[in-house]
Amino acid sequence: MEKEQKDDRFGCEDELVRELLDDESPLFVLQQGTVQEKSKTSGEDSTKRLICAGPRIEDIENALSVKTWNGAQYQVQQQNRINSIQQERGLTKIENKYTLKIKNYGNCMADDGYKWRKYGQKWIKNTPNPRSYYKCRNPRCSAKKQVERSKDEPDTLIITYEGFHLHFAYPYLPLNNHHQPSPDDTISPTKKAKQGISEAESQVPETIANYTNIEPLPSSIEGCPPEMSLEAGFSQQGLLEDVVPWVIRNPSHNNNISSISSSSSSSNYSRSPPASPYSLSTSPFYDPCLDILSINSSIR
DNA sequence: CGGTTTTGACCGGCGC
DNA sequence: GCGCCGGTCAAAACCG
Repeated sequence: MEKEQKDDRFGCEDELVRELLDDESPLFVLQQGTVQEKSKTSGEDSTKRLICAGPRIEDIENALSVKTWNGAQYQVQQQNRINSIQQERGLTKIENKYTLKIKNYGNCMADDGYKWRKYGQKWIKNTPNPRSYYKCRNPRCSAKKQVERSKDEPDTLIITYEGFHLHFAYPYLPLNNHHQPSPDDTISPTKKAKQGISEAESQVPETIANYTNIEPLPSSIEGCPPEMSLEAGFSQQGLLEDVVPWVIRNPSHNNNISSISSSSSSSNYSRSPPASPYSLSTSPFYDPCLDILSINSSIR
């Protein structure tokens, strides 16, 4: 608890953060705890704080189930996208952790705009390579990942994801359950932001249906040969955005990621949903592959 | 100079 | 109870 208190990144005033801090958000569980906030306000709610519980994995999995919109309501079909991806991509789930094994095709990296902060690296016993630990920089996102090189196949990276990108999850959660899509709704500024998200959601069914046809977006992976980008794109960043078709996140092929990912703002994690997932190989950001590669090469 | 990474210390869980 | 091990912290180093 005290450690979290140090985490006063909540003070960020970024628009997204405000949204994320929206008490009305159905995506978060509000809890109260004791926090000796730097007593700005005399008493009052200064002892309250928000604790991000985030969406539950099952919620997201449900949300990721294939849905079709028949004009009146969503019909959830049996097929689960995660399951499919698991089969197709070797994604495995163990106790709420997803492990993805991916072939490393050189140094080509993709940065989907999600920002990871490396917070540790350990040499794991009996493994020749170190394991790197990353956290999502979104202050209310609990997503973490571990990246290490396979002991058996040096070509293969093993990425374990724990937790989800809540901001990514936005469009996939049933925000509209109590608010059927109706374009002419008048909404508050706060909700407006959410509507943008809802728009993304409205595209989910279609894109989900096409998920097997996922192809890398050439515009977003420049510098990477396509076959390479797919792998890299799939593997390097947060789980869900790996799992989900980029199209969802890039409905109008807007290429404004570079502005997002290269922004030097202190809160430049991606938006919800990310406008465009991959900002390319040249990204100066976290690159677990390179990370490990460089480590390896420097050591061996 | 601010933000990010590195890296050794620290801590808690677990098995012996 | 103790030691090992993996995960996290946090100060220092590094970098643009």
